[in-house]
Amino acid sequence: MLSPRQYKDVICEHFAHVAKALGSAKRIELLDLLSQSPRRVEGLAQLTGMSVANTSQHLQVLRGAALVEADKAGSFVTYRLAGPDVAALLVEIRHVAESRIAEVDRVTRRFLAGREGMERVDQETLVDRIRRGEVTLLDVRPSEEYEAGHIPGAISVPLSELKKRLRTLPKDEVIVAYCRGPYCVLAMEAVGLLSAKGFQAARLEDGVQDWRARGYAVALGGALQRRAARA
Amino acid sequence: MLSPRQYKDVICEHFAHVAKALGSAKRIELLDLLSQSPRRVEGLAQLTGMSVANTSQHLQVLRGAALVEADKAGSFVTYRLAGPDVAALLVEIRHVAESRIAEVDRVTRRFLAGREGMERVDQETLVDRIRRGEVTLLDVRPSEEYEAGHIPGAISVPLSELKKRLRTLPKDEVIVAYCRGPYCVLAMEAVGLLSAKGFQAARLEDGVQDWRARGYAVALGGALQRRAARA
DNA sequence: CCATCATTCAATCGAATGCTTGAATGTCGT
DNA sequence: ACGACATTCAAGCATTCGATTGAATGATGG
Repeated sequence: MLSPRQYKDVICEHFAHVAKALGSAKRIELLDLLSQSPRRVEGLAQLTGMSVANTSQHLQVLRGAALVEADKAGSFVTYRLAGPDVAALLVEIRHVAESRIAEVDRVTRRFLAGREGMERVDQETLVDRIRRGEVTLLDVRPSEEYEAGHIPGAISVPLSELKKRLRTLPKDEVIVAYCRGPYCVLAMEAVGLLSAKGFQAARLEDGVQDWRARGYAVALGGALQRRAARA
Repeated sequence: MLSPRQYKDVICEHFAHVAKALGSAKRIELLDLLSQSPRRVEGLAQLTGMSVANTSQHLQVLRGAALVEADKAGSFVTYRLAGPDVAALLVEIRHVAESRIAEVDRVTRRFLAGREGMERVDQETLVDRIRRGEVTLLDVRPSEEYEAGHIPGAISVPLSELKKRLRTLPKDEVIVAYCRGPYCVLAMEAVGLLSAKGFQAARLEDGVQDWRARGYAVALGGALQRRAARA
C-alpha cells in the first residue's frame, strides 16, 4: 500500500525524468531538429556536430523518456518526435527562457548585429499577411523538412537552391522566408541574399512548430502534391 | 563575431539550463507547491520532507533558472513562481509524461485502488457543471492557497476544518472537492469523509493551474471578499 | 560468405549533482 | 548589544552524467 508521500515521490520522479531528458543543450538541439522532420542518426550527428556514438547515446536518453520514437528499416534507424505535444513542450520551454533570461535576448541581438539587412520586422502583422496570402512565402529548409510539415501556402525553396530559383520570384511583391524557428540561420541567409539581389525580403521568426502552437494548421506532404498542383 | 554554431550552442545551453532545473523530483514538487501559493523556505521544507538547507539549495537552483523569485521580509524569505507561464510549463510536462509513460497511470490506479469510494468521475461534464454553478464547489487546500488563487465560485473549506463545517453543506446537492491537482490527496480524503457521512461527493482532479490552463479565469483573494459577499 | 556500413554497446575518465553536516550571515525582540 | 531564529554558505562524499574510444551487433551487397 502506497503512502501519499511515496506516491507523490514516484510520480514526481517520472516528471523529473522527462525534464531531465531535456536538460542538455545537445538533446534540446536534437529535439529541435526532430521537430522539423524525422531523421536518421547519422544525419542528426552531422547537423549537431557530434560523434555518431554520442548522438546515439543522447537519442536513447530521449527515447527512455518517451520523447522520441525510433523506426528501424534495414540497418538504418529513423528517429522522430513521439508526438506534437513534445514539440509544444519545447516551444513552452523556449518561451519561459526567452521571457525570463535576459541573456538569450542579449546574445540574439549581438548575433543579429553582425548580419546585414536584418532589421527586425513586426512579426504580428507579418503573420496576418501570411495568413491572408498577401505575400510570397518561402520555406528555405531542406525539402524533407518541408514535406514533413510546412506553413500552408509556402513553397519549398531550400537555401541551397535559392540562387538558381531567383528568377522565378517576384520583384514587386514582398517575399517572406522562414526556416526552423527564431534560432535558425537559414532564413536570415536567404533574406540576406534576396535583399542583395534587390528583392523586398523579410524574415518570419516562427518555425512550423511555433506556427502550430499559434493554433494554425500545418500542411503535409510535398513533392507529389506540388507536382500535381503545378500540372 | 559569433558563428551560427556557437550561437545555437549558447542559446540551447540556456534552454537546457531551464530544463535541468526541472530535472529533479524534489524541485518539481517545490514548483508544484509554489504554483499553489507563495511560501517560505521552512514551510516548503516541511511539506516536502526535506531538510531546510537542502530545500534552500534546490530553491536557489530554481532561482538560477529564473523559475522562481524570492522576497525577503525581515529574516523570512518568501518564494513564489516567477510567472504563470512557469505553471503552464509544469502542466505541459505533466501532460507529456502522463500520455507517454504508462507507469504514471499504473501507479495512479494502484494508489486509488487502495482508497474507498474513489471511482473516477467523468471530468469533462464535471467541469461543465462547475462552470455553470450547478454544484457546490469546495476548495479543500489550506486557506492561504485559496487566497492566492481559486476557481471562481469555490468556497474555502480546508480539509482540516471540513469536519466542523459538515453541517453547513447541502445533502441534496452534489458537492465537488478539488485541491492541488490530480496527484494531491486532499480532495480524495475530503470526498472519502463526505461520502462516509452520506453526502453526494465527487472529486475534481484539476487543480487551479489546470483550470487556468483550460483558459478559465481564476479568482483571487480571500477572506475579506468572502465576508463581504456573504453580508 | 565476406566486406562494408549504420548503429549500438561497454569501459573509462573528468566534471557536475544531490544530500548531509556544521558553521556563517543577517534580522528581530528585548 | 545579545540571544534566538530563518536562511544561506561551504566542505565532503557518493552518485550520476557526458564525451571519447574501440569493439560488437546486425543488415546489405557483391
